[in-house]
Amino acid sequence: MIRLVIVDDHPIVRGGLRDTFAGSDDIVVVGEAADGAEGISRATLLSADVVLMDLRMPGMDGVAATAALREHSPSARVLILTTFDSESDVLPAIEAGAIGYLLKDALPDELMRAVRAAARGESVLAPSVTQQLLGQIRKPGPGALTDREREVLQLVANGSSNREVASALFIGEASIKTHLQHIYDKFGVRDRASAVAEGYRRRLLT
Amino acid sequence: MIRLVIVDDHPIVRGGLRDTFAGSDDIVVVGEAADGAEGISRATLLSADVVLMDLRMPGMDGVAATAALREHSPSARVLILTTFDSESDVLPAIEAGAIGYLLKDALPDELMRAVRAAARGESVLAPSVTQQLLGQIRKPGPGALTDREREVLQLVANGSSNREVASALFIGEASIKTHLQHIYDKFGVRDRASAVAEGYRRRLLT
DNA sequence: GAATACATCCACCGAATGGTGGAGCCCTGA
DNA sequence: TCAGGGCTCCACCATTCGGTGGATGTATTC
Repeated sequence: MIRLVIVDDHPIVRGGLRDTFAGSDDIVVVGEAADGAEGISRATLLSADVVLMDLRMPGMDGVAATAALREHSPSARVLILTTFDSESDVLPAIEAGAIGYLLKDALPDELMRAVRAAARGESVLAPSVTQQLLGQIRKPGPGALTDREREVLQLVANGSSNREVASALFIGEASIKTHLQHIYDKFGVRDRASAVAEGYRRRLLT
Repeated sequence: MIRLVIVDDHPIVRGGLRDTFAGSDDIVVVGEAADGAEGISRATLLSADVVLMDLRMPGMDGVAATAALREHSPSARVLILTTFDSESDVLPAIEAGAIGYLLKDALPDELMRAVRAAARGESVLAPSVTQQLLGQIRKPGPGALTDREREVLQLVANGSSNREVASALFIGEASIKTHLQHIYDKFGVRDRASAVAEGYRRRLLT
């Protein structure tokens, strides 16, 4: 019997998941939680085999909760279940120790198969997520910003001029211009405004 | 008996909702749909009293579907149920003819009360949504962009220079500069890049 | 050890942008 | 009818930005 804990802040989603697994004879929902911190304690106390974790939650989010859970209960497999499939969400989740990544438009059937696979220690990724990962690994160059570039872009989005970004990062203004040029090249844009826009579209900025 | 149709692209959410109303003796879920267009036909065919509508869906989105449904089946009350409570979502939905606006973190109990209220023709808004609406009505000035300004900002976010925005809108470059100045004033920023950023943060841009 | 990616820096130039202080027209609501 | 808001336009000027084509040092990888 696979012991499953559901962590999601929406009661309706929790209800739908509970319902989905109610018809299964090898999976039992032993607990639910509405945020990351609660999810960790539930999963630990109830010795969950698999944790279905939402990414966007108030308080501790899914990535942080996944990382913490990997420490507390290494035996619990974390399966991310989220609405968002954008590139910036997937990698941090996987890095934090999630074994799978599903989207909320998954059918109940897929969901059950994924939970069983996760319980066996196998990795399950939603097709669109897999594509993204492959795309990122195959060519880590085009499109992906370096940490420094992201940092610069975030400051630009916050209204800093090149000079202000430079002094904020303790480097020269010329370097900022270079970083921005690289960002423009990667994004295929020609100015900072659309670079910021692209940054938001790719969920790199907050 | 209140005839309810659920329109949401996530099977899990639909399941949760179905489950929620299964325990009710005065509400019956007569149909489900995964996108706006399907939702309209289902609601019309099944003569729904209330339609629970998600906003973000592939294909026809919730706002468009609500507007269309108000024409096809004026007797059906549309209740918006969404994850997002940001300012730009609420008003268009209400303007399109929705009678209520709930968030997905609503408890099953609130949900049922809301559906009953909607069936009676009463308006139900989630508390945080109400606050926003009041805030918007009380001072429509500070912070809210005019249609033209939004249009300009979107083009800027897409990489257009002032001149390009001007020719795209068939007006002079000077007007674009004026619009941008107004946007900067409203947003409290000093350049187009952070104006775009703020536009994304306020969910005014796509 | 060589190649690569990354971060840092330089100079020069034209073009775009932002700041300021106007102005007129149209529509809506008081 | 008048006030206010929204949209359009103008001129001038300093600043900033983007484009180009480099350069160096370091860490990592092959």
